[in-house]
Amino acid sequence: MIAEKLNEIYQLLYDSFGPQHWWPGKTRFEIITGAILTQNTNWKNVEKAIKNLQHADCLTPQKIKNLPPEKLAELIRPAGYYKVKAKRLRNFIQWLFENYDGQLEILESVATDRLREELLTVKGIGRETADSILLYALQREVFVIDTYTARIAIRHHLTEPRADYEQLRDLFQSSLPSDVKLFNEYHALLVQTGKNFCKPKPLCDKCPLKSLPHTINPQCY
DNA sequence: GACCAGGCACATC
DNA sequence: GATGTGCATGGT
Repeated sequence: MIAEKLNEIYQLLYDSFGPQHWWPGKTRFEIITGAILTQNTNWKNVEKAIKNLQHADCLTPQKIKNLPPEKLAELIRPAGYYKVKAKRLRNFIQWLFENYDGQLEILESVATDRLREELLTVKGIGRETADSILLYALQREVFVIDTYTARIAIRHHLTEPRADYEQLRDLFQSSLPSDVKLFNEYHALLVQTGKNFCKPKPLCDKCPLKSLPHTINPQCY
């Protein structure tokens, strides 16, 4: 069954890589900022941008709100797509102030499903970013699907090759115990695996999952 | 120089 | 609903 397969994969990855200590951000807002900045972007570049914000003492919703848009764009420049991302950050801040008085603490009292829907109304926050915020910043029991996760799930025949985001999320959420810590670690391990072995060109010879039966679905991208 | 990175919105068919 | 395109820096 899928649940057993998911368990087996988790054990292999955890034994191989150990705990990943995600998300590498100190505050809730830093994690949210990172989630937006890392869209299709190497995390190293995101770190530079976050460091810039820290050095400018701008890593709070209020401070970013007060920042001139061009100044914000300049600070996050190393993260790439810096003009769109500055806009996306400002969209999130605007939503936060309009609905929650700019206070992330208030989000704690909002039900997960409703919060997810609300986050998805913010221009620039799509499903993965919303779910990353929910899981890593707000400790909600939501499984994050990213490119690597989809690739690995398909390559290992956990789902049909054309499965969309919600199908993949449902696969993990309904087959695993609903546990924030587990969802956190599992997704981080899948990203780690993807970075090393599951590029568009697979590098399976050293992958911890190579021993699994039925690996490499030829229909995968 | 080519390719890739922890996506998303928008246009078009 | 599926598919294509712009957005951009920085590492390998």
